[in-house]
Amino acid sequence: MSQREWRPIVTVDAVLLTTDSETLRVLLHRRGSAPFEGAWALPGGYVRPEEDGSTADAVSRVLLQKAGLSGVYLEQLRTYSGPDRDPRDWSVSVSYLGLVPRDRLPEALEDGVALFGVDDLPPLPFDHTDQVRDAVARLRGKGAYSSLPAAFLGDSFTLPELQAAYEVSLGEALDQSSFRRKITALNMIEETGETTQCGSKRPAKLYRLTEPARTFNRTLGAS
Amino acid sequence: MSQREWRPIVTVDAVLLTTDSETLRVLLHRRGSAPFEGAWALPGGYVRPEEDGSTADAVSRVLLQKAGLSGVYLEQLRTYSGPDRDPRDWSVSVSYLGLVPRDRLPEALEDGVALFGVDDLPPLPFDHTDQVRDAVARLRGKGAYSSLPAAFLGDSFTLPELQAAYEVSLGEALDQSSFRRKITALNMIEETGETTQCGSKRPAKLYRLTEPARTFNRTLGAS
DNA sequence: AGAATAGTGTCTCTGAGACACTATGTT
DNA sequence: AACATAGTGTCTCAGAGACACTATTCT
Repeated sequence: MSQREWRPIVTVDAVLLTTDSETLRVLLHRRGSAPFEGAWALPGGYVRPEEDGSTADAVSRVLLQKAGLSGVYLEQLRTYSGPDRDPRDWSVSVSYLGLVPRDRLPEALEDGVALFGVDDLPPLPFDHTDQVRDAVARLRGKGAYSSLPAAFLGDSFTLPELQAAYEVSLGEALDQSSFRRKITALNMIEETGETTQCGSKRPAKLYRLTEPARTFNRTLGAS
Repeated sequence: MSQREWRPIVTVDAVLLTTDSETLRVLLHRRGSAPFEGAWALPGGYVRPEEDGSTADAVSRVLLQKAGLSGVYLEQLRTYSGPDRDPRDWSVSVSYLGLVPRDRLPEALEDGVALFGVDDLPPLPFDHTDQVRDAVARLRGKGAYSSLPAAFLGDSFTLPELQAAYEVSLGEALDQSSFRRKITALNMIEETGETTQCGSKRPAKLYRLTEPARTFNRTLGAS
């Protein structure tokens, strides 16, 4: 039971999701080095013990380096492992689910970075296709009983925007009246006092979350 | 972005829960080697790339070696990491939640292996106290909308037994009538055709799960 | 005025909790 | 017969879906 010489590779990957309020999209980048150089893949990289305080730190660092992002909502998804998932060696990859508002990403993404619809992915290396599938499943499942989908929005948002975020997350349309009843009953949001006064039509009240992220008991939508 | 020389330690840990139909109990063992030799801790150990096909394989191997168990229900909980959680080196530990019927464990546990109530733990090394807390939280949460608690029972069981498993898992009493309505409405179980004919009192029908493990939509209990 | 979007009122139905009741075995 | 455990019937109430309605801005 002594320490083994042969330690696995340890990496992190990020399934960073965003939405155009129609479809779920995932951020991919073109790999700049072997293995799979030039292929589209999830942003990821080695855990660096000398500079990372945790795998969460590692994934934040990777997102900053590869997509120029910081302050993104991140939660650990699960860990993938095995002798064959990475051609270099037996490896472990800790996967994170990230949610980010579309407008937090640059309008024109850098070269080698792009958004793909989660149902319209190119072939991905490693087990990245599984990771995207699992991330979407987590969002679909947890979205129904938490404020997770609000992470697709900025600090303040209208109720129609919040509903759209839930609809994309859950993959189904929600009734407007039921949605508002539910959200207000949960005390999940509070008015900022301001309203939209954008282009046209009736202005909407702006809200913010009362707590950064929450889980509740009863469901919201779900078949 | 080249491969680093310094790779973290990779281990697995198992939070193996069982129940005496009153309280949740977790299996601990006395560590036989450094660090923390002699302390009570979760069963765990190094991932061995030369023999394990995945971290799931590693945790199965560890449970077999340290507690003589096989065929246990296991699901990945989450991964813990950092420079300080293990005094030997920067480390990653993939934690698994296991559920096992009490009678699958030997009546008298081996020396150095014992069950502790999850609310009555000795001080544990590493982040094992966190792992137990997170495992119990997972069971409490997921128990309400899945057949997870049935993993505390054998292949066939009575409805009162199933209800007790749910009550221990959720940490609250459930109404008998509502419980049965719910379970039957979900088509989660089917009659085996047999009944208990044990010591005394009215015999109960025996059931088995229609599917090994399931998740459903509506809740069951939960405040 | 009409279009478009924001927001509300109300009916119905399902499902969960409470709890009293019946059923079937043992001693 | 008494008791203990297994299992059922029924009332009520809260919450979700459906959907028609009102409100406020713009052109």
